[in-house]
Amino acid sequence: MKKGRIDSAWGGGTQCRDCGIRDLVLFADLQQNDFSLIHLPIEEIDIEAGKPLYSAGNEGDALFTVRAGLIKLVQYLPDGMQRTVRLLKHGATAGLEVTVGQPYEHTAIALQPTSACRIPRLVVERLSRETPRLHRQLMERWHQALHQADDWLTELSTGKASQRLARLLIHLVETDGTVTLFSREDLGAMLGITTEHASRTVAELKRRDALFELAGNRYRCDIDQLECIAAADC
Amino acid sequence: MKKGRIDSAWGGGTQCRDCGIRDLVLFADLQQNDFSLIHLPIEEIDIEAGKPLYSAGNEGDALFTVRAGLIKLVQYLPDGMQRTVRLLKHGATAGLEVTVGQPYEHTAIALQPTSACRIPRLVVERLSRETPRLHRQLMERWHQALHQADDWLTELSTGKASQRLARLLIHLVETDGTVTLFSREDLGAMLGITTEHASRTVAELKRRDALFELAGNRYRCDIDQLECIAAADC
DNA sequence: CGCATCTTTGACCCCTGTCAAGCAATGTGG
DNA sequence: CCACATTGCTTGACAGGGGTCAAAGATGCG
Repeated sequence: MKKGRIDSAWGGGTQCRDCGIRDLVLFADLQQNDFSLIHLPIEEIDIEAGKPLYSAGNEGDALFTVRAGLIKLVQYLPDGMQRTVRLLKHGATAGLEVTVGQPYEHTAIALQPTSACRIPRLVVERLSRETPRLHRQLMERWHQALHQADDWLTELSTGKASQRLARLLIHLVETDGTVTLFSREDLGAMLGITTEHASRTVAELKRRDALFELAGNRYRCDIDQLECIAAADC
Repeated sequence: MKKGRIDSAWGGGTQCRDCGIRDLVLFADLQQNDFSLIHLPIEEIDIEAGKPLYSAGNEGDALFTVRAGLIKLVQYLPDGMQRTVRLLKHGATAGLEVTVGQPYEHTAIALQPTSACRIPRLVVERLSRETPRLHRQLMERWHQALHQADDWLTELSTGKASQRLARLLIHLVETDGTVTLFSREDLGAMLGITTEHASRTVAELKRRDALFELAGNRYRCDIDQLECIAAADC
């Protein structure tokens, strides 16, 4: 799991200071000497697609920054149903709840090969005590998560299936106009519909030429068309 | 709007220190001398049912603690549809987003006659700078809100209408086994269904004897029955 | 009392869930 | 290399939930 540069973590968070995406992450605002407060190793871990990063209910002794890839946060209902409540892209923070002493509230599973930094809870607690610069970022992260949760509800849980799918796709398109889709089961769990209906809805968008299949689960998409469908204007 | 004790706010947050529900609120952990850092008035305001506490998009220069009553947080969709994303009861905090410099992200509307404390953003910022005791509570509040948002999605946006309504009712029952319901339009916006269907679903629960009408919009409810419906076991 | 608003109800049809079967892709073992 | 099991995706048929539109009660307020 551990990458080659892992040992340098011991040297006062050196690898964090030189992080390639530092301006995106929790430690964005830390200054030179703040890093010396990091007294526990911050590991860089790789998760293969389908594997969990952590599981709901477990005692959390670390939070995570997603460096690359994609993580889904899944919540299980009493009746065994499951629902995906959020997706985390690079720069996002997973497991914030451990900073308030809670066990993990979701199961975090990689949808793509993903790399993340594992930040021990004690590191955040110490930084939080000693430097005010982390506070702002922590609040910022909570805010991000909450905002995303609210959006998820209004955009991906409201309207008919084709609208929801179109909105999800709009969130997922890369700059080159393509998307990598997930299994139909995952799509269903995100949009609050059945696997079968997810399949049908994807087929419908293909038929409407809003989606064009490139390879297995890679699609080129017509964003104007998608936006039109998302708004139910057509 | 202002209550009689409002003037005492100037005296270093006296009325906050003596707050009747202080153990529930944002300032729960503050100590004796922290209150002297409150240099701006914290007003106690009353909102009548149906009136807004604040509106989405507005520059936020204060956040709020709900003292009594009930607030809905509403989000508007591009197409004019609206969706209620959360309910705030006594002790809850509204408008946390202003602490990270954002405008209000929802429109907050009273569902019942509500009283709240208006806490200027600057007060929170100063306390946040000077005393660490507020941090924990702020994080706690973010966490509460996020947790509620996730639950809202899985419980009130998943399954059939009767299940969702049953789950909502379970959240709303008072200790005496009664509920005060909202307009059918509000119910619809919370459960993600139409006004008409909300009406039908309430009628269905009455027919099933899970709900018994006491007065206009007050009901006695059979919790066992509701839990059974929520789980779709019957 | 009369107008406005909210709730309820009915009729009708579309959307989505359900159950089942067919297909494709992949992998396993003989 | 091929039969065969496995897994995930797709399709069809059908039923039921929920949306839509319209009209008829309630309820409340001026």
